[in-house]
Order: sequence, then C-alpha cells, then structure tokens
Amino acid sequence: MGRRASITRGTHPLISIPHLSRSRSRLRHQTPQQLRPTSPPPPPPPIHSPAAASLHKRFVDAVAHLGIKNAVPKTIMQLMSVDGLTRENVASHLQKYRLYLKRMQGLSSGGGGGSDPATDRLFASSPVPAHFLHPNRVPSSDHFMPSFVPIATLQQQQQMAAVAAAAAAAATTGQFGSPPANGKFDQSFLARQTQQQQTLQRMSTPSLHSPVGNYIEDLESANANGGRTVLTLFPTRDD
DNA sequence: TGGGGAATAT
DNA sequence: AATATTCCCC
Repeated sequence: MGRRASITRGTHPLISIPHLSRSRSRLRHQTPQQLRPTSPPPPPPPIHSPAAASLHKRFVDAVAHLGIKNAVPKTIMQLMSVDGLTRENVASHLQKYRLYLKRMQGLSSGGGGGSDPATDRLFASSPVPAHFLHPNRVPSSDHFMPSFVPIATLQQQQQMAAVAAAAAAAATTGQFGSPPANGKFDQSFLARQTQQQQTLQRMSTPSLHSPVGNYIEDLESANANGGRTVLTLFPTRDD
C-alpha cells in the first residue's frame, strides 16, 4: 500500500519509447522467395528452448554467488553475461524468483499451500542455495559452486564490476561461497554460451590483475530431478 | 539520472 | 503462467 498510490495505468508518456520488442516474435511475413514447391515444412516452433533451464540455472548461480544482498538485476545481468539479456529481463525474473523463495520459506510453517508443480517446475530445476532461505545463517561448510564456470577473456569493466561485486559481497558479509578471508574469492564465473554472439572478446591489456582464470565449462548440474526440467525462462533475445 | 522494486498489463 | 512494461521511490 505504501507505493502504488496513483491510479493504475494512467496513460503512458507521449514519447513512446521505441521499445524494441523483439522478444521472440518474428515469423510474421515471409520472404518473397520462390520457396516451398512441394515441401511446406512447418517451421519448427521454438516453443521450448533447451536454453531456458540453462538460463535459469545461470541466473540462480549468479544470484547465489553474489548473495541476496548484491543480487540486483544489473549485477546479475552482468555476471550472466548473456548477450541478449537485459536488465529488465533479469528484474522480471528476479521478481518471480524472490516470490518463489518467499513461498518456500512460508511453506515451512505455512502448511497449507503447496507448491504447484506446474509452476515450481522451472525453479525446481535449479537447486536453491540454502543461504537463500536463511539469511541469518551462515553456511559453514556449504560452499556453493556455480554450474557454469569462468571462461575468462574479458575486456570490459562490466566483467570487473561483476567480480568486484562478488568480492564485495563476500567481503562484506562473507556468507557466500566466496570467502576472501583466505585470499580472494575463489573464482568468479564469466561465461558466454548463447547462440551466436559474435561479440568477440579480445583479451587485450593482459597487464593488471586478472582476478579470473581461464576455465571452461565444467561441472554441471546436480539436478535432483531425473526427468525433464526444461521449461521456461526469460526470452533469449538475440540480435 | 539511473536503477531497484513491486504493481500492473499483455 | 511467464514475460514486458509501467510506476514509484531512493
């Protein structure tokens, strides 16, 4: 009640922002080519992307490594390093994710409500770090490992910002799996795996410190489900 | 001004 | 249901 005082949806500002809503809708008009003489191959509807769950996993990993405290859309987005991902995408998903976490907490004492399998399926695909539900508690030996590991090769300060954020998170609370107490955070992750991003990365300026090492995608999922966990996630907008 | 966060719209 | 957009406040 605090916020949301004004009437719901008044009218948008005049300057209509040219919001490029190229989420996942294309397939509208086809090129005037001679095409399908005898084969009307229905375009495989990209309904479910296998990357959906992967993206969510990435999301959870980022949040886990940053810590709830520093897990803000911008930082998460940067850590995920998904080329097409926008802050809004993450923010939207984060909102939903928080709701999920809250629901889980309430579930412990709520008793009643259940988790709709249909809904939780997505979030259930990825194990939620214990610290998420217990901000008070510090994971003593609970080291959370990211599913996607650092790949290095960064160049922009964005990456650095992410690393800094992770370090800050660990340094500040020291509750997440990046205890600088021994030296520095274990390792941040920086990866790219999206479809075809040609955002080539030149590893220039090798000087200075490189808080990240070169790693390749490694571990994987420790999914507690033995079935299909792929469901939905924010769109993978690629340009 | 930018960005986080929730409400609301699609 | 999930994602996008808008609103509000810091």
